[in-house]
Amino acid sequence: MGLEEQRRLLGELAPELLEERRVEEEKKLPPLPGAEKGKVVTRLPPEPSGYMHVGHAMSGLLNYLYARMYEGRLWLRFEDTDPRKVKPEYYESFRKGYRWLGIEWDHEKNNSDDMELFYEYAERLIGMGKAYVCSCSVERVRELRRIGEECEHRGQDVETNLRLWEGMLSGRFREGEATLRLVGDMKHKNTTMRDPALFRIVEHPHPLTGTRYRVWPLYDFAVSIEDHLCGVTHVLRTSEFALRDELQNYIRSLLGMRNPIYVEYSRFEFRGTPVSKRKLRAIIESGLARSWDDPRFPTIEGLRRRGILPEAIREFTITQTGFTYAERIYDWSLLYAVNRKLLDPKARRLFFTPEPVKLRVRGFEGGEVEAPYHPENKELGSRRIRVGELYYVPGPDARAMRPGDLVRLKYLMNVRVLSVGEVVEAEFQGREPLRDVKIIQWVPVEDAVEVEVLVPGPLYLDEDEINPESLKVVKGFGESAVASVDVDEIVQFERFGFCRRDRGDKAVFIKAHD
RNA sequence: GCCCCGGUAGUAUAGCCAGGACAAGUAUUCGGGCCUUUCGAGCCCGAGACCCGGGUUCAAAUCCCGGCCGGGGCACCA
Repeated sequence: MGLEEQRRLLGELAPELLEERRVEEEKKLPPLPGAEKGKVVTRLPPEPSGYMHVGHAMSGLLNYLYARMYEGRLWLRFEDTDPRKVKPEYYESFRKGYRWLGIEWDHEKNNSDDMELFYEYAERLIGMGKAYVCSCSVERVRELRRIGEECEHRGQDVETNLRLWEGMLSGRFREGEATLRLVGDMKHKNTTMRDPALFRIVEHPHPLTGTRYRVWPLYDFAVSIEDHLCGVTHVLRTSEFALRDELQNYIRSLLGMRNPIYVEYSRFEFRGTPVSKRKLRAIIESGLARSWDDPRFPTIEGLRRRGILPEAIREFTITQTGFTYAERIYDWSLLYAVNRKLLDPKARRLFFTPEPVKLRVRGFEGGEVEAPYHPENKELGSRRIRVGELYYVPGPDARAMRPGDLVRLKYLMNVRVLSVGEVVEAEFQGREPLRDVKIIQWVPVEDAVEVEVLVPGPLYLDEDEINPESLKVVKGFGESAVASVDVDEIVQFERFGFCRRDRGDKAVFIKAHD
């Protein structure tokens, strides 16, 4: 009985078993607290002020996977309320990154779309006596917050606050001269509750709204309102926001809005590869890297160039991640293992000889040999290689050779080493595979293609110690079929590792891992 | 300084809330073997952990207290 036949029969006898398989995949994520099928709404809240990195990816994946798991909906909402930080190119870069990961969202908006609405809610709070215009200096606000004392502006009546707020909007105050603050509790143990600023003046054009608005909401206010407007039921985010749950819930409670359920987890990074913009910029400024899509970087583009598959990031997120509050530093091998598992069955095998050394074979008539592109996956086909007397073999292998050694050139022949030197001289010993003989890859000298492989390593050796050798360049020759590798295709150079072709004009590859 | 939150093998996690079958599961890593025309994959075997000290209990990874270590917050950033 064929597979299709079996499946059809099973569908008739026990359709639930077929269903099971699909659910299984998602099942590995723990259940979401308080989640009901069809009613879950989550969101991707990127700030378009920098490059998307693994952190955004995993957070985004979690929000997406849960929305799907409960047949709910997902928002993509740009948190773009700091005109000075937001840059137009980043909006699209996030969309692109999420798409690459296979994340599909149902709705999209920008916080900056809702400025008028934010103002309305602000006025309601002022009217309720729950917000006031404060013209203290930043330093004074900070100091009073630290010692838990109120400033004189807090006692202003609604009338005054409304007038001053109007003044903020109309430009009577300059940047830094006034903020709208929440009436919180200046003695609250949670310092975010000590009369946080809700709005401030920014005299800087916004990429989307230009100079139309000068009073911008701060994070907590914008998020509180937007999560309500989007009907968000579950907020999955990193733990540095944990202290703000209380504040955001309080703001919403004043406005009669429902609160979401929070699921928070710690931030993470991969060993030696900080996500911190500051540290990454230091690398660029030091000249070690040129751009943010450098394969050593944890940016999405960097990961992609490095040959990490989006499915691998997804699998990794589901299986290796938990909602732990403990700090974590992932070992790259954890991701590599997942990536390798996905790549292994479909990556073509090719010959590449790093640090090549010439090998001359005497007594071999030459001709052509056919070699499969994959040991098991026959669908990948094979290539024919013209062979003669001269070959390149990997430098490390050549250096280990001693006269008398028997070596097999994979798929081709066995040779006995006669002498070693600048050129290794060897003698043909038959074509049939032998047991217990070292098998190496090789490239015929006449058809060799120059290949360069970039090997990314950790950017930092320690907290602040930059690794001066984070990128190694391995040069060598590849067999002629290397020319047929498409840009972005990931192949396995036998006994070397999985590599993605990075450039079309030259055979430049980036090594993903062994 | 004040306030939160964490600490399970090298790494990442399960278990903790509802104490007992946990002499702690899984993945990765490392070591060994099998298989293989790759040092890849696959299969098998093995190594390796409950931060420390008290307490509660018949019984503690799990509950309580203290200590140590780590992270985060105390922005007119998000």
